[in-house]
Amino acid sequence: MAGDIRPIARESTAAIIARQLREAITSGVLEPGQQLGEAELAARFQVSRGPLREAMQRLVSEGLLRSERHRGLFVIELDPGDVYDIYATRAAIEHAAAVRIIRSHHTDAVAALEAAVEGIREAAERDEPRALSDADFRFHEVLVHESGSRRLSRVARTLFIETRMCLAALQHHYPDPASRVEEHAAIVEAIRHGDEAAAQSRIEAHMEDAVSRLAPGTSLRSGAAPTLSEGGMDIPG
Amino acid sequence: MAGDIRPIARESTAAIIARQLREAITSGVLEPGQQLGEAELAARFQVSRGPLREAMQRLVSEGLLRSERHRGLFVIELDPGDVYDIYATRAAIEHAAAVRIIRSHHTDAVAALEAAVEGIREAAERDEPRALSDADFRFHEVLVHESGSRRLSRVARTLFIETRMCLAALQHHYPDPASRVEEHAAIVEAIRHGDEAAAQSRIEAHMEDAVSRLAPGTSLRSGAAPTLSEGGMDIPG
DNA sequence: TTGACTCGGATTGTCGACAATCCCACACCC
DNA sequence: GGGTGTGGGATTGTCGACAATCCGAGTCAA
Repeated sequence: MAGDIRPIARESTAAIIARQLREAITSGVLEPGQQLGEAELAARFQVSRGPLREAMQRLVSEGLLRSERHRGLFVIELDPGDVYDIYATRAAIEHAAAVRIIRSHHTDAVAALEAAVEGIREAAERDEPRALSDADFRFHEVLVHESGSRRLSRVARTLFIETRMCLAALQHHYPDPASRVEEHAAIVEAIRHGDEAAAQSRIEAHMEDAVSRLAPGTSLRSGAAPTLSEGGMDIPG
Repeated sequence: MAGDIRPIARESTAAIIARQLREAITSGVLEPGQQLGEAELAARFQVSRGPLREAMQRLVSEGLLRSERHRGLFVIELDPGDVYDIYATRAAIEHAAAVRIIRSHHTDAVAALEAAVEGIREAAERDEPRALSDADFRFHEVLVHESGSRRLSRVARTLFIETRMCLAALQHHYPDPASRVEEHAAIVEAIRHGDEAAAQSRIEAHMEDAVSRLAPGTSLRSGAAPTLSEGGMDIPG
C-alpha cells in the first residue's frame, strides 16, 4: 500500500482552488459575510479569473458561498436556524448511514468505527483539543463512508464543512472528553447490535448535544427552527 | 399575490444554462454516457465558453456530470447500484422531512401534502401518465419543501433530478394508479397522526416499490447495493 | 501480424482585455 | 432639510485567442 500509484494528472486547478477556499472558510481565515474579490483572490492564487470563477461556482452550488449578481461573492453567514438545520440534516444522513451499515451486516464497517472511537479515546487521553476535534470529525466521516453510499458521502461532505464553519465562528463550550468518547461508542454499540432505533436516538442525542452547545435555546426535538429558512426549493406550478 | 414583483435582474447566465442542461438530461435528450462538447454547446446556447463552463462545473459538483481531465464532460451513467443508492438516500431525506413536519406541528404542511395527494388522485382519474408522474414528483417536492429545511431541499433537488434520469433511462413498469394514490395518502396519514415510525416505514416501502420496478433484484432492506459505489468520500489521514 | 512510435486533429485549460452593471458620494432642486 | 438625479470608481460578466494535453490513424520495423 506504500507509495501507491495515483493518476499522474491530478486535480484540476479549479478543484485545487475550491479545496483551499473550503479550507480557508472552515478555518475562519475567511470570515462569514466577507466579500471575496475575484481579482484579489486570483492574484493571491496566481491564476487567472477563469479557473477561480469555476471554483467559486462550485462552492456556490455547495452552499458555502452566496452569489449576488453584479455584487460579488460572500461567505455565507450562519444564524442559529442554520446551526439547527445543519445538525438536524446531519442526524438524518448519519442515521441513514448507520441503517445501511446495519442492514448490510458489514463487520468491516463496525471494525472501522471502533477504530475511530479508539482514535477519539486516545486523543481524549492525550488531552489535545485539536486532535480530539479531528478524531471526532473522522469518526463521522468513517460512519458515512462505511455506508458505501456515494450520495450520502456527497451530501455529508458539505455538511461537515458547514459544521466546521459553525465551530470556527461560534463561541461554544467544549464537551467533556469522557462523554465525547462515550457518545460515539454508544452509537457504534447500537450499530453492532443491529438496533436501528437505538442508533437513531443516539445519533440524534449526539447532535442535540452539539446544537445545545452551539445555539442554546434551539432543539432538534422542539420542531421548527427559530428562523424559517428562506430560499428553499422553488416549486413550479 | 397577483402580478408579484420579482427582482428584475434574474438568474445568471450560468444558472440558466445549468437549468436547461438539467432539463435536457432528465428528459433524456442528453443520454447517459454522452460526451458534451463545450464548443458545440456554446454554439447552441449562443454564449461563450466561459459561462458555459461555469454551468458545467455546477452540474459536476451536483454529480450529474462526470468530468475527465482533458477528456471532456460526460453525462453520468446510472447502474442498478446507483438506482438503489438514489432511492435509499431519498428515503432518508424524505423521512427526515416528515419527522421535521411532525415535530413542528405544522398543520399548514399537512394541508399542503393533502392537496398534493389530491393532485395525484385527480391525475390518476384523468388517466394521464405524464400528469400523474408530475403530480407524484410534486408530492415529494412539497414534502421536502414543507420541512422548512434549506439543506434537505438542496439535497433533494439533485436526488429528484437523478430520479428523473432513472425514469427516463430505464425500462420500468408503471405502478397501478390506485396504489400510487394510496401509498402517498398513507404517508400523509402517518404524518398527520404524528407517527414517526409509520412515516418512516411507509416512505421506505414507497421507495422499495420504485426500486423493485426500476432495478429488480435489489432491495432497500437487503443491505448493500449490488455494486459497491466507488469514488466515495476521500478520508484523509 | 504484431508492436511501438510519430504525427495530426480535436478538445480542454488558461489567459488578458473589453463591456455591462452596480454602489456610493456629491451636487442639485423642490 | 429631504428627496432626486448624476457622475466616478470598482466589480463582475463575457468574450475571443493562445497554449497544453490527449486520442487515434497511420507508418515503420521486427
